[in-house]
Amino acid sequence: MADAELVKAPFDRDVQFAAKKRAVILSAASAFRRRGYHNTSMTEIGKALGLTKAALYYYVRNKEEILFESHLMAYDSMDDILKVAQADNQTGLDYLETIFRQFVNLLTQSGVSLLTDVDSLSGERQARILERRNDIEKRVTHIVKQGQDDGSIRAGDARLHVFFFMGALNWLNAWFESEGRLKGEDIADHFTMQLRYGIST
Amino acid sequence: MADAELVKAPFDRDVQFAAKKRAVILSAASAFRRRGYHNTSMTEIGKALGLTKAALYYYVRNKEEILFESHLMAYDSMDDILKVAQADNQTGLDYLETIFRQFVNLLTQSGVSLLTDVDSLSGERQARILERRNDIEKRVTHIVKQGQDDGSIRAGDARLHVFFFMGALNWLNAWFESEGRLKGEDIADHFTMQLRYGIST
DNA sequence: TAAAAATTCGAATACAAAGTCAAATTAATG
DNA sequence: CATTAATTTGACTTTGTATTCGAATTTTTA
Repeated sequence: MADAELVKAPFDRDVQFAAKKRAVILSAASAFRRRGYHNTSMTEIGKALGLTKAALYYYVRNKEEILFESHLMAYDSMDDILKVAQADNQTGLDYLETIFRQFVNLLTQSGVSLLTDVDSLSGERQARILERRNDIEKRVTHIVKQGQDDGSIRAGDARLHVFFFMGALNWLNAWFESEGRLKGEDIADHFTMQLRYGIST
Repeated sequence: MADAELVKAPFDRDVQFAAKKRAVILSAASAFRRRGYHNTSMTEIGKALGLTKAALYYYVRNKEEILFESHLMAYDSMDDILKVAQADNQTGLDYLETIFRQFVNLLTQSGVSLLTDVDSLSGERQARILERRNDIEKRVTHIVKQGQDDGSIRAGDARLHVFFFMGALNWLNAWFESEGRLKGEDIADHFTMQLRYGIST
């Protein structure tokens, strides 16, 4: 039954629509990441997909919705990563390292963009995004605290620990170009090690 | 003689003008840092100083010039910090720690803002800013390499080392609010330690 | 293959914010 | 004081870009 659904998918109107809408968001998000939200016009977003500006409005209510969905997409991915449970005998540090490595891989390999422009969202949407970001921060901070309890992570303000390496993550997103000489895996190796040494006991 | 100049300063037209222009840049830079360049209107920049939008144009050619000068101001400060020479017997790691601590203090205490929006600058100016940023990055990387040579800093791609903690620095700039519960000195202490442990041998 | 639905487009509109300018105001000078 | 220079302003123009919309085109369905 599920197979039949999958085969039908390419002919399913809703599936098609959703896939195209997703492509719009992903492509735009990448442009936002590289050039910034306000430096990317709807015309350019369209052109990147072989569409005209007006056609975008068939998939999306307005430009701000694209930004909003871009943020959501990144946070959904991060939530997925955080879903992987900690192994029974795993220290907080080891667990954190696993998570962080996957965060790095997400940004260097998957095409998902982690944006920082929250101020261009207005009211309701801005609040929703800040909530999501806050939630992720809290969960990562919790892992750090746990690592401090089990003795694998150095003492100190857990939130500051998190800000430090999350800052590195956000910065990575801003300068990383997949065409560059640095391979994503190498960056993940390096960053993970720097994270570990930076906070381990 | 120099004293006389200093006493005269408040009556010197050019000095007054320069001081006011600097105030415009600093105030605007702070707003850019918090809300973003495109989310800050000339009207708002003026209002923060008790001026009308039009008055700003007496001090500044256009909005982009404000952004440009904001960048310059931060890089000038960082250059000043990098001017302090390494002590004779000081390891690369210790030297780097000194520099980094002052970078943190600059961003948390001095009111100088380190902006990231380079894409809103056009042509010539964008190139000039990227050059400055590149230069600073190179000099910091050089310190790291030196630390690797004298055995105080762990081996590995020096540029990646730098990106990691410079990322943390940039991120700090984005979320730090001087009214918050965290004192600048505490952050400097924590960040400096995390830097040290993260890259020392 | 005709009718209906989905998708795309060209051209027009809307609007926020940058930038201009002549005139008014304020401060310095002889 | 009166004159000149520096500073600020209100009202206006310009510009860039998001958004809308009726019509054209393409794709699906019967």
